[in-house]
Amino acid sequence: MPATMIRNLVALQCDHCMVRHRAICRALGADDLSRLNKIARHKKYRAGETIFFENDEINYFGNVISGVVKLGKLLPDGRQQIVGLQFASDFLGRAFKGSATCHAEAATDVELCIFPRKPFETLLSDIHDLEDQLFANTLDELDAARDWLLLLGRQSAREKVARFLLMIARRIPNIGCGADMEVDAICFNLPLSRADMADFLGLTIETVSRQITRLKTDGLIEVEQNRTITVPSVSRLEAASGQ
Amino acid sequence: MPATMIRNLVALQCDHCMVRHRAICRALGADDLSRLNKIARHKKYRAGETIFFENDEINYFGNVISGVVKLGKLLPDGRQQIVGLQFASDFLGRAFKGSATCHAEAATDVELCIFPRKPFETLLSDIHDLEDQLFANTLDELDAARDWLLLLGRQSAREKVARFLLMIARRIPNIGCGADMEVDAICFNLPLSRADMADFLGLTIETVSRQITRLKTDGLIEVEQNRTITVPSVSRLEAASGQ
DNA sequence: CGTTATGTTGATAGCCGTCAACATACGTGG
DNA sequence: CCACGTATGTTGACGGCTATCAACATAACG
Repeated sequence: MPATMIRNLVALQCDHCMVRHRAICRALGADDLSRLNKIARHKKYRAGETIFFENDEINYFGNVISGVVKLGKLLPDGRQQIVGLQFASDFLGRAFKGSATCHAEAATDVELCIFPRKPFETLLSDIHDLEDQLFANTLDELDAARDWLLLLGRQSAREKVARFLLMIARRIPNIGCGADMEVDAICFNLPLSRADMADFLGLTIETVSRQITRLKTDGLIEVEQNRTITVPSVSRLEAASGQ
Repeated sequence: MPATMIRNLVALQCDHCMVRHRAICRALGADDLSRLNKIARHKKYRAGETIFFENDEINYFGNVISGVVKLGKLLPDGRQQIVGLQFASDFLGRAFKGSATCHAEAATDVELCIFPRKPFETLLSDIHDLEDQLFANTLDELDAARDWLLLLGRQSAREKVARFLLMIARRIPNIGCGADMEVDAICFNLPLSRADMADFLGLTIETVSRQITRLKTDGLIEVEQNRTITVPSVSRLEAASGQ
């Protein structure tokens, strides 16, 4: 088979990828994409499965194809804080370091596109645009972490929950809610349990639950079956989020 | 003057720099260092001066030569959170983005070594090691931010203050405290006011003050003139810091 | 020496955590 | 299909930690 045919075939595989134009692969031309594709394979995790532990030696990088991954940290006495959420097209892994600085767990069923460390690092040093892309990604993650510092340090439980819902709404596929919705409305399925939300927001399960019912009684959200959230007016919820 | 003489002169200047072997410049050989030096100049700020505001267009990168810089974020109603502290040898600036994602203020008198954006970005794309260094730096900042998420979300006021003091002790030049000190002891000058500590720890001034007096009465620290801290036993303070 | 900034201490209140009971959803095996 | 046990979520009563408000002490500064 001639090289161009192989290349087309590979390109086709990645063309079908849901996150092709949002993940780091978007930095790559057809040839480089083919090189990346050769070392990639898919891996699935069920909701609740651990992907890696803190201080684990990590020999893989990966893109999230679907689902949500929780990144967390633990105190010696068991207190936990989720320090990052990775959605479809987000990158998983840490360059320049063989071990994980936090643990990762599948919040929902998750599909990853993973690359072994060594060959991926070769690609990184060969393809300057790829490293740029990853660097830019890391800066965005840093910005997001700092936004969350402001949230954890200075906002109330109600504001925390409101901002969390808005963040999820931006990152999760919107689902239809009937033709009578206002333009400012949005509807989605929560990918996290109340316990995960609590660990992300620095609150307890009970407080998260209470704030959700309060937002509900205030008419800022509607809730079906615990996990389906409708926000009739995004701007009103934003006003309640303190920023 | 022959080129080699100029190069030696420039190398000499950087050789005298206090942070030469810790800042990003450590990635550079003599020739590249000379290129960086040509675009560098020093700039001083007095304690309390603003270096830049959030959303400002930033046309400079820089290294901290001496002093401490606070990076902060504001809510519309004025609540503030410090999201990062930059010490000697730390890098200031954000690649791939012309505007600041937080504001910066001199916590103490500060001396910066600054580089105009355009020529620095040229160096970045020319010198691969320099970009690697900056990337590695950013990953470390992300790790630090995530550590702080755990602190803000899940630790008590006492633990927060203890961990803050330990972090400062690691990053600030240790000062002598007499020959009778235990090996586990350390002594330093606090670079931040109680108000800054509060904004960094997500607490109020009063709570910070109370926790300091509590650590003092518990014998975990000694305080002179508000800003000079002696930690007789680092390991005991670590035990109080919850990790 | 007065004025302002910085820090400490006390009294009180409120938000959120803790403990407990209950409700609902989910999954498995009879 | 139902019974049962487990996981998840809600609600209530109560307490503690930290914020708020206030007064005072000390340091910094012109």
